[in-house]
Amino acid sequence: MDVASVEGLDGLSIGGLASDLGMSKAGVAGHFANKQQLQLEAVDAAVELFTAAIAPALRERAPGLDRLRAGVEAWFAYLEDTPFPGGCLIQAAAAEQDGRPGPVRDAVVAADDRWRAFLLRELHAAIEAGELPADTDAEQRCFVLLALGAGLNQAAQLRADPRAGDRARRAARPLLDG
Amino acid sequence: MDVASVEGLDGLSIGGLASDLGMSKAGVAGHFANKQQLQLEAVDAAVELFTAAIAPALRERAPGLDRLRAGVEAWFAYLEDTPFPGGCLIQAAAAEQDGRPGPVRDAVVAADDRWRAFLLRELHAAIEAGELPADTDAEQRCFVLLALGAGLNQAAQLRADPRAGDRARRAARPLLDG
DNA sequence: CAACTTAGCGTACGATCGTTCGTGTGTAAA
DNA sequence: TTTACACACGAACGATCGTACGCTAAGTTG
Repeated sequence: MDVASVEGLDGLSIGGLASDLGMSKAGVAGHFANKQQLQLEAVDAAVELFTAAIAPALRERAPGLDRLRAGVEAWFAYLEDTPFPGGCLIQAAAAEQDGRPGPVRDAVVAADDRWRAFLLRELHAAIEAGELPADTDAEQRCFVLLALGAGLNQAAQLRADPRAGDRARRAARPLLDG
Repeated sequence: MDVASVEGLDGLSIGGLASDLGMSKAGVAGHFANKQQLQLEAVDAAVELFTAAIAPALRERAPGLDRLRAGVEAWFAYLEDTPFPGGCLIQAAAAEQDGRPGPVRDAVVAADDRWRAFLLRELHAAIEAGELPADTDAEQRCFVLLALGAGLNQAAQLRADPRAGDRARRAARPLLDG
């Protein structure tokens, strides 16, 4: 995951991993059916790590705005300070794999969809609970939240902007209120 | 640029280009000092093409909100319907090259900075002209506009969402008014 | 006409790529 | 004690990578 976050899923190479790990090329390759499987497992592992980073913040939060706020805050904090040297692997893989068909792209899209579905679900729950006006455009709010995440990731990775997290939070605040 | 927009700047290969063009590998390689120069020229060409796509919309627009609105609209239209099969090359290269040092990354960052500088300049001009309140946080508005661009690009490329352009425009509207 | 530049070609090099064998070496189950 | 299995190894394969060299044909400039 560390390598893939910097070099991309295509930049992953069996030989490179082997020398990083002090192993032989065959020793590394034996753990995966083929390179594509390695890429898929890297995506899966990154999704699992992201989920584990977010889940605690959601625990015991009621569906709706409260849960949404907690999720977005944990998400932004994750993007601001990722566990990988090259930033959020899902974001990087999404930008890399868009445009190319195949199972790897599908896995990345599925991962992205899961998070999008969470945002939408909580927005609708907030509407249903009366926390947001009944005519709120949930998809519009979801789009902007996803955009703020992408923008935060770009500002943090490309520009190393330390204020990016707060800017994203400030912009998101009116979207998380009634 | 077509290849790089899909495969990334690292996915560019002399041999691949050669067979695409029906030329020999040496015939293609002779036009560039080395591969890095090829990558840099691809970035330069993409910047030039983007500039050419935006410039007409800015012509004869007064600095300030009017010029800013025209620039953002042209920008979103460009992201919505890019001249490359893999989406905006600068956006793709930015996501690919963040995290890796070197001249290619520097060129991508410089290209991104140029656009960011345009947005900031027009925002400040709008403040100076009294079109925006004097206490407007130009950098905050700039951050959100850049985020909407990134989000639009992601939605268009990864999700092929036909409504992404309108969603970005709708979200940007309050940022382009007084 | 002669000198020079340009563009493209074929060929070759060392390196790295993903993948596939056969082999040895442990550890765990029968 | 024997069998089975997981793990890592070295070696080799065909392919592709970037780069370099020498050559030819066409065009430009003096």
